Order: sequence, then C-alpha cells, then structure tokens
Amino acid sequence: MNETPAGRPTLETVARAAGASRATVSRVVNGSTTVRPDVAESIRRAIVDLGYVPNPAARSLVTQRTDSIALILPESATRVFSDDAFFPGVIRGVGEVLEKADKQLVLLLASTRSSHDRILRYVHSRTVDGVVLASMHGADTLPEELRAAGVPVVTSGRPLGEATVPYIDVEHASGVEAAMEHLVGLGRRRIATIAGPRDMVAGRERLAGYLTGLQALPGAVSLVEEGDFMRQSGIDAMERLLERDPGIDAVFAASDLMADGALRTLRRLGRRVPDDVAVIGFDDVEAARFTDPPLTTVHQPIHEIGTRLAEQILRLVAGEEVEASIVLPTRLVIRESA
Amino acid sequence: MNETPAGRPTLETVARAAGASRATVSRVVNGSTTVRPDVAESIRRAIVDLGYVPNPAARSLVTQRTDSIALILPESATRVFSDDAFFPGVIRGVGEVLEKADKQLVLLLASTRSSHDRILRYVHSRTVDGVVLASMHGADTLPEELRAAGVPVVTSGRPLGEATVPYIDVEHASGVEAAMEHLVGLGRRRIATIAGPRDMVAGRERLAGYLTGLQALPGAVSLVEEGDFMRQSGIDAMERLLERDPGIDAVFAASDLMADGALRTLRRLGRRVPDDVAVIGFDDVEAARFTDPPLTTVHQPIHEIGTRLAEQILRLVAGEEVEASIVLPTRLVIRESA
DNA sequence: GCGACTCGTGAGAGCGCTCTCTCGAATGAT
DNA sequence: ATCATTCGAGAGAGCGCTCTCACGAGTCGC
Repeated sequence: MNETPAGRPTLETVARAAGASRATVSRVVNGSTTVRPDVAESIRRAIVDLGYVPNPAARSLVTQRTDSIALILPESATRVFSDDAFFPGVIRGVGEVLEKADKQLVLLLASTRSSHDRILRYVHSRTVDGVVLASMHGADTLPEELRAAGVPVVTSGRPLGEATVPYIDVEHASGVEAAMEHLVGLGRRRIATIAGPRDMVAGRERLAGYLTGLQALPGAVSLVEEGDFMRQSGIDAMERLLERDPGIDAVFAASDLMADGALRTLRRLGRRVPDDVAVIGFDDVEAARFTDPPLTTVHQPIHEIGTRLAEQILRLVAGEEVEASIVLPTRLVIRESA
Repeated sequence: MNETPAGRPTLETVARAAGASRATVSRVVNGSTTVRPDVAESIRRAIVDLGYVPNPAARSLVTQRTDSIALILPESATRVFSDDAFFPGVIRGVGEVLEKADKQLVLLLASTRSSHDRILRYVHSRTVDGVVLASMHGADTLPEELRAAGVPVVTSGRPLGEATVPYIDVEHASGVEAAMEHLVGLGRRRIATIAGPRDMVAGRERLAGYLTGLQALPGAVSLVEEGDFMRQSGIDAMERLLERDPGIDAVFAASDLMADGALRTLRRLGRRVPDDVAVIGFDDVEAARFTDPPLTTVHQPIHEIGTRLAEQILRLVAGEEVEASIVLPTRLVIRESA
C-alpha cells in the first residue's frame, strides 16, 4: 500500500507511513508517554516528512474544545477605538498570553445592535471555549447573557450593577484621590473635573475619586463637566468649566485624551499650564508624554489588564476557580502639567 | 449554577422534534428551497424551540470551510500598535465587512520570531479560509510562504520586492507630491523631510514623493533624516534637521506622529509654525486635528484599506479572481501647520 | 392507462479525530 | 513452571454535520 496521499495528510496517512495505528499516532501527537520511544520517534519523523498538521475541526468535534477565545469589544469600545491606546493595549496583552497558551484569539467587534444576537449565536455554537468581554457600558446585558449560556466569561471593568462574572479592573478612585492630593499639595484650591460618561463605571468611579479628594479642601465646591473620554469633549468641557468659574486653578480630566483637549482650550484662552491651571489626566497613554506640557496623569496598567484577562479566562476554561475580581493598582505619574 | 443540559440539541434532536429527517433539517438550516413550506416551517419552529445552533466544527469537517479569516499583524505592526490609529482603523474596517459576510475574524499577533512558525502551522491546519496580512516590512517572507501553502492571501501595503499576492495600498508618492507642491506654492524653499524606515514600502515611497516634489525647486538640496514613524523619532529627527540646517522653512514628515514630534521640537526651539517652519504630516489620524497648530497632512483612507482588504479576501475565498492590486487615493488636508 | 419525469424526502456514508476497550506480550510473584 | 499484573498498541465506535443517491408519490404526455 504505497499510495501517495492525495490531499492533506491525515492521521491515517501518518499511521500507514510509520507502520503504526491511528490511535498511536494520535497518542504521539497529543504527547502521551505510553508510546515506546522508537515507535514515537518514527511517527514523529513521518509527521515531519508528510507535513502533517492536525485538523482542528475534527479534533474539536470530539473533544468539545476549540482552543480559541473570543475577545468582544462592544459598541462603546470601538467608538473610542480609533484614537485611544486602551483597546489596542488590551488586545496586545490578551494576544500575548493566549499565544503562549497556544489558543486562538477571535475578535468580535460589536459595533451595532444587531451584533448582539450574532455574538450570542456565535457563543452558543461553542466555537470558542471562553469569552473576554471588554465591556464599558455598565448597563450591558451581554455578560449576564453569556454567563447564562454557560460559557466562561471574564470582563474588563466592573459592571455597573452587581457583578455576575469575574472581572479585572483598576483602582480608579484611589488613583484619582492621589491626583487630588497632589493638586491640593500644590496649593490648588479651585479644582474642577472633566468627568467621563456616567453610564460607565470608569466614569463614575473617577468622579467619585474627585469628590472624595475634594473633601480635603474644606468648603470647596465641586465643579463638574461631563465628557465622553474623547479629545473634543475635553476641549468643550474645559470651555464650559472656565465659563462657569474663570478662577479655576486645577482640573482633573478622567482621560488623557480629554486632558489633552483641556490643555488645548487652556492654551487658546491664554492660561499657562501649570502656572495658572494645573492639569492631570487619567490613563497614561503614550501620547501623554508628548502633550505640551507633558501630562501628569494617573497611570493604569493597560497591558496588564489584557494579560490578566487572558490568564483568568484560561483558568476558567481549564475548569479552575478564579477570584471574583482583580483590581490592579494605579499610580500618579508626575510630569509637567501639574 | 451552570447545569449542562442533557446536551446541546443536534440536527438529530431537531429532526425528531419536527418529525423529519436529519437531511431535511439540514436543508432548512442551509436555506435549500426544495423543502415543502409547511415542513420547513415546523422545522424552523423546532429549531427556535430547542435553541438549536449548528456545530461549526462538525460542519467544517465535512465542508472543508471554516468561515473565518485570519488577520495577521506582524512584528513591526504591533510595535506601532500602541499609539497609532492605523491598525485599529484597519481592524475595524476588516471586522465590519467580515461581520456582514458572517465570517469570523481571527487575530494573529506576530510579535516574536517564533510566531512565524506558529502562524504557518495554523494556516496549514486550515482553521481559516483566508489570510489578511497587514504587512509592513517589505522583506517579510510570510506572504509568499502563505501563498505557497495554498491559502488565499491579501496584504496591506505593496511588498518591497515583487508582489506575489494581491495587495491594497495607497498612493503614497502622489500624496506627498501634492504636499510638496503646496509647500512650494507657499514660497518655501528649504524643505526637509523626516522619512520612515527604508525597509518599509511606505517609508520608501513617501521619501520618493519628497524627492520628486523637490525637483520643482531648481537647485534645492534634499534634507533627509530617518525616523520609525513614532513620535519620539520625529522629535529627534527634527533636532538633527535643524542642526544640519537652521534655515529650514518647511518639513514633510512621513507620519502624523513624527510630524507631531517635529512640532514639539520646533516649539521648544522657538520656531513658529507655520510662520517660520511649515509642517506637513502623513496619515491624517484623529490626533492630527488636535496638534498645535492643527496639522496639515496627507489623508489616507485607513478604514477603507480595511474594508477593501476584507472584500478582496472574501472574493478570493469564494474562488473569484481579484485585481493584483488596488491603490487607493490620498489627498492633502490643509489645516494650519502649512 | 403506462412509462417517463419531476420533486420532496430519507438512508447512509463518510469528514478526521479522540478515547474506551480489548488484547497480546512482557514482567513479576509464587 | 503457572498465574497475576503491567504496559504498549490496535480496533472500533462515535462526535455532528453535509451530500450523494435512491426511492416513493405525484404529474404529465400520448
């Protein structure tokens, strides 16, 4: 039976070439130790010679595993996507860990409402072993629906309501509080904030940190304008802030992009930073080092969020228990804007 | 508590529930018209009732299709990833089209050398029907290897050598030439450039455009410093440029990020933009609208690059012919820096 | 009214793999 | 020497799906 194989080699092909059975070849491929060394060796040689690569579809049909993980970036995420280092950073982190674990990364961009059902169907079809959800909108029902579907899920960012699935988040509030302390220590007394959207936990908690930090200033009133984390909204919010109180001597922006926008408005209106107005951002994206002046900001470990997300989903998929939440530290990075 | 129901419904389950055969249910699922309407209807109801979703592994085992496309972002790409809008933009474009076609997007981040083999193995296993390669390094052998493996491939950016696979690119040179014309029209005579890496086509062609554009200035000498497309390299290159010739009155940077860096150096050194030195970038990323002053730049249709890549790979996968290359237009966007 | 066609449907053969079960041979205990 | 035990390896049964083929029942022509 010396037939030249027509299509791609299968287990059968390899087995014949090595003079073994399909089962034994399978053992070698999957690293079983119960194969006699010389037999294993000749099988391995046949595998290389024939360029055999296992068919994942066939394998997952029987194992019920797919060795791939979905990363879902919902609506709000992709909106920010185009100009923020956050999601690319998370993707890299996730990808890095998944690559090491030899898992595939399936990217689902949930840009429209219709994506919702599509994602649910997809997950139901069990094409992925687990799901990493870069959720932002607290009201999102997807985490819960996925959990209900019986699929391991980890989300980035604590959900707004009760957390029904494990999540990775950062210490928003305490980071902002450190920023506020710094501002107060600098002698600033009229500190405003450009907050993020209220329907995102990141927006809420950073605002909470601002309010807490303000308590160190007896009698100080809060001055809040809301943005959407993007640059333009920072520009606009800063204008409104200055209109409401021209005497502002510091501002905390809930994102670096908004802080950069604020910087721009301040410059246009002739305010010097940090002399007249000190500015602190949040995120510590790459661009924060290149604003004018370089931005003092609350650093969050974007890449680590990604790696942790991946690590947790891998553990869940492996059937291990994971902590209900991991909250990563943030820290104030002092540059020149405050 | 996640109870695994007595097993997910299969075609068999649905068939029994609807009193039909597996084959007929399959016909309905796959939209065959040769099923009697009332039978089809009752099958459809059973599908909904049972929450049946086809098992993709089983399906692709027999069809030899997987309905998923890999997007490979190699080494150099992921390096730029963290702070550039290019790859996120491309990903979105690709994702958008793929979603409409009901294909999955598998993201392969080729960050290390070892990824190379991993990708090849992956593609060989036919877990994807086609590959979109966001290649940047011209010397990359991956496109050719993938083609040799018999998998449909489309790349972003013309390869450095001969193109062996279809690609999508933009009109680098002519876009830069338009920028140079604009500069010359503004009366600038000592025009320098911050070029991109020479091992990337984008770097080369933009430099070529600069050199061509310079010919409109009789006797003008070229003034070139090389960067890596990132902001810091723009900062540094601008310094070197000014050292070499303090009388520079314009500079074309091969990326917006480098242009932004140049802006920063110029400002630090007391040069007014555009009064003393006019600056033009390339890319038209979101941030270009927010530099100080807003950046005049060569716009490239990032999102469309993504959608076109996806469209082409879908056609290839479907067995259709595609043009060997599609070169998308660029255009000069005039803001305030030049 | 009978062969010749449609046309809708079911039976059944795999796709390539894993995994349990079984079996033969080699080893150890008595 | 005999019987129990261990261990490596093969046979074979599916995993859930698609698709070819065959078949029974209507439909039409003459």
